[in-house]
Amino acid sequence: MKITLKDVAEKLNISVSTVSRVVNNKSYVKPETREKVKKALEEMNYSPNLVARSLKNKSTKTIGIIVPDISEVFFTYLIKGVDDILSRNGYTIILSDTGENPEKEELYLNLLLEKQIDGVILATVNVNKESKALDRLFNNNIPVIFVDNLPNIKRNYDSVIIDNSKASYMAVEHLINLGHRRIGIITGKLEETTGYERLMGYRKALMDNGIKIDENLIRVGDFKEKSGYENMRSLLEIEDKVTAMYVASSKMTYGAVKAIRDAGLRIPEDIAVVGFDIHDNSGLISPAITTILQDEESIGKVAAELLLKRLQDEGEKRYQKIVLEPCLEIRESCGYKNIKTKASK
Amino acid sequence: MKITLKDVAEKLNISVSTVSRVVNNKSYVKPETREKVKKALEEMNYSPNLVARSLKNKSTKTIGIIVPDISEVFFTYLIKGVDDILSRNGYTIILSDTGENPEKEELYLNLLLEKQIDGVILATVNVNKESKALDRLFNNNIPVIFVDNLPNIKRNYDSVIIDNSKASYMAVEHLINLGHRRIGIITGKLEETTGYERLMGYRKALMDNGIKIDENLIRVGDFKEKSGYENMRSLLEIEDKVTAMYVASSKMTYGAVKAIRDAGLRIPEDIAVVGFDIHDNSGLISPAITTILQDEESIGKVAAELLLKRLQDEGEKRYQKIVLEPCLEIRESCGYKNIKTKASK
DNA sequence: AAAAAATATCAAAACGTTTGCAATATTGCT
DNA sequence: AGCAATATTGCAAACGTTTTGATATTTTTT
Repeated sequence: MKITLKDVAEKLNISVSTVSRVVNNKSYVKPETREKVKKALEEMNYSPNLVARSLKNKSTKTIGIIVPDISEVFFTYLIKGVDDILSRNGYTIILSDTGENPEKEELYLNLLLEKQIDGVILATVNVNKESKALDRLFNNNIPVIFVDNLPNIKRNYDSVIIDNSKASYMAVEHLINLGHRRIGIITGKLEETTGYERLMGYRKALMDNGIKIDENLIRVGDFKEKSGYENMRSLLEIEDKVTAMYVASSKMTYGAVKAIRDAGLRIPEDIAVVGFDIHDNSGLISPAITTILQDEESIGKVAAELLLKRLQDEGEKRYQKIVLEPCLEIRESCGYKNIKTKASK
Repeated sequence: MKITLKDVAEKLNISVSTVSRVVNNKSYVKPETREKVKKALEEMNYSPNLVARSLKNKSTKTIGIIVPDISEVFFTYLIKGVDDILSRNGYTIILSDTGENPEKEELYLNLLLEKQIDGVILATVNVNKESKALDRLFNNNIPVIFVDNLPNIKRNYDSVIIDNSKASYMAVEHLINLGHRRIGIITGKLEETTGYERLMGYRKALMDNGIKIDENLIRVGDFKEKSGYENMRSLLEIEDKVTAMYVASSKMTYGAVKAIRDAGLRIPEDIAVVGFDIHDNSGLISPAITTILQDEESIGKVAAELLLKRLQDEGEKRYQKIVLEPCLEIRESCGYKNIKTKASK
């Protein structure tokens, strides 16, 4: 059976509070009793009941992390970063996978609240709808850190993202520098900040370089591979063909590359490609795809650190939006090789 | 502030227990009071404190899952499967990443115990050392389900794995059927069942087919890419070279493929390759690597279901070892194309 | 109309901690 | 020795639930 403070207290014929105090290294307790108790604790194999402690302390030392799909590399690295920081600070993480379902997200937020988590890191899929669950969290003063995607809500909030506009800017500028003028883009849903901002960066890069924007070269996908394939295929039907593509998500990039190949065109000779979030852990994709990278693990770490800060000084009410730098990793799909540039601050 | 049962009880001038009963739909309560209470609950925005409930009920409806590295595809899919089953059964999962560190694993097991989790799904890295933490879990009757890797301990336990020996057998037999006789293997650490069993299957396949085993063609790596590369390179130095390779982990496969390419050899023309766990979500690796696949998500689901079963009838003391079938997916790296076979029961 | 049975409610204990306050023990000082 | 200061311990309340046993109310049966 499970040993409790009471058990060891009785065994030693002392009070529970004293035992508790040695467990927590708190307050005064005579050195010899402390030793005696420690020994008994050890012998009886005492292990504290953290749920009881949580009830008393009103802190579970647990945070919730909600992601749309844990099997996406982006989120696994993100979680890795979060876990790294939080676990070393004595926190435990509860993981929830919403399967990109806003109702599930709502459900889990409520569940986490009921579980009395101390905070939440949230990669939301619920960008527009106002969320009752979210309101509840805010009302209960549970810090929430948004990552990846920003919701469209009235109140202020903390968030950690990358500069999506700049990411696109870097990608497109790279293509321009290589001499391309007809550059197409496949971005993601415009309701999501990621999709929208990435398109904005594309526009800006072209404008800044005096290239007229051809709306016909702009396609909006849904981040999935299929939409990458199909949008690319339709782009290839334009007579005045693109010479370069910027595709704003990994899966869409895979789709686009396949469409290009299926059309019998070569990369980079016929069309140069810059992708997004292409982590090729096999290192076997050829040509290696030049890509915008975000340091997902850092995003996770920074989010975790921000959360920790919020947990420390509850008073702080100024919300932060932390924007990390993306990075353009030049690989082979634009005709260059082995040059790696990184955005500077 | 947080609303408690007491708050709504006082508001309605009734007892806490009645309110509790309507919250839990338990026992008798007069229809009209029930309605009255429900309304108040709703209005006051009551949300139960699950930690208090857990303390009373001695069940947290939470399970822990411990993996060596959450950023490995294998584990992300595994977790996905576990999460799917458990979340739909009202359980919440606490995720811990040990970073392949046995001490951390020990630490987390203890932490989970203290957090009063109801059960654990464990992909251990601690195959040999006897674990005090593990003993504690067993002593406290917390069900533990092992996945992927089996520990070398005295007591019986539940586990869900694939038939690693059969996996190798299928891989090697495939190569033999294609006419290969000099087939090399790079397996993983032999202390781990995965490494050991996979080697055994290789041996058996050769023996069953009357091919003499050349110990010189057997290499033992550590599952990492580098060991794949180096072992492959050393294999290529043998004068009577292999015509086919079987590499028993994804990363080692990537390494081996690179070594083969770096040596100026072609796949599959010069050397055929069967890999392991090669999930190419880009679909862009060429030639696509023929591979043994395990259905990680199913492993997760089956493990979760087994755990649920254990949680239901605590009495059950017969431990189970559930062995799932691997599958050989024939892609391009052995010279065949688009033929897919699946192991039958 | 009284007794028995069923229904509805409540008070209090319990889950395993932590902690403020009070009580007691020890020490140092004069 | 006497007192104040300090160190050590214990008691009891609290955290928010669930649940048992008791009591109160209503309904049914005779």
